[in-house]
Amino acid sequence: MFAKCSPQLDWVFNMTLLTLTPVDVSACAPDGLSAPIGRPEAEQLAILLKAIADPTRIQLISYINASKNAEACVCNLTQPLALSQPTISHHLKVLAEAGLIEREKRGTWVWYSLNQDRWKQISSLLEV
Amino acid sequence: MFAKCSPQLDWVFNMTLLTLTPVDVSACAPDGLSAPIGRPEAEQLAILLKAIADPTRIQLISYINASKNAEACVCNLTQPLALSQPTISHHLKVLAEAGLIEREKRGTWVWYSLNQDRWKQISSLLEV
DNA sequence: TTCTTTCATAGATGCTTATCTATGTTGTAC
DNA sequence: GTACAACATAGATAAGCATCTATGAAAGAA
Repeated sequence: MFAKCSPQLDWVFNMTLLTLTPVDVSACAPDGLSAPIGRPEAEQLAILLKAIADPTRIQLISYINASKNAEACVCNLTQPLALSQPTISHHLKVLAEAGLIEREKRGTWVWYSLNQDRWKQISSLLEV
Repeated sequence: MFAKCSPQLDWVFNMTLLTLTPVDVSACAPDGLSAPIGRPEAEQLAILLKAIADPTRIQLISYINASKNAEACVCNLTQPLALSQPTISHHLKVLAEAGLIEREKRGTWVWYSLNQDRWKQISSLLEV
């Protein structure tokens, strides 16, 4: 997980992908202790995970990915989730600011799609 | 991600690991649409992710894993995180209730360690 | 132009949660 | 037995957040 001394290149690599400061490997104690994550890195990671850790946003992601061409506009998401349009827009904004979905305006509609690369980063980030 | 029709056995498998109801694959539309995740499943997944999506808990996990034998007692975690003992206990309880860490009382001390299997589940759950 | 539709933003509200102090519980030593 | 140490629990408080209604901005149609 987060910080491992022996096979810990994964951690540094993952942090780099998320543009976080790499763990200081030199801080590893000689008796096998590894370097724990610092507060700024933990806060950045928490912001990212908080964006996903909401049932409505999880459903939004699922609905977008389940839609044709893996994209959906706000009007397509309001009805199945039974929430107001501003609430849906709010959640989509949170996901977009975390880099998890992408926004593209085509005429009157705004289409949202998943950022696959970002998801791969998160998946690898949580690997043990 | 969450629900894919074609190679979607992964999702059902992951959901099963987390003891969530499998996605109803028969609901997949014939034109390529896949079945989006339902509200109960999304809420269960959100509860799990919320347990991780906190900077203090991320640091706790990191510190536990970085400790000798990958275990730590509360008294070892209070000082480096600069938080009160009840606050640390509170966060450890949240992590334990989510199945992310395990608790073992040995004498006066209580030792916490990571549940590696649980972490593997989460990692595979977020795979694209 | 004016009207309609789609989406975003502003502000308010109620619920959740992270933190603290104070206290209780359990185990060890004397 | 008492005293002390480690940890959990209870209750209070303040900050955060998910949701709503109301409104604004932008694009297309008539």
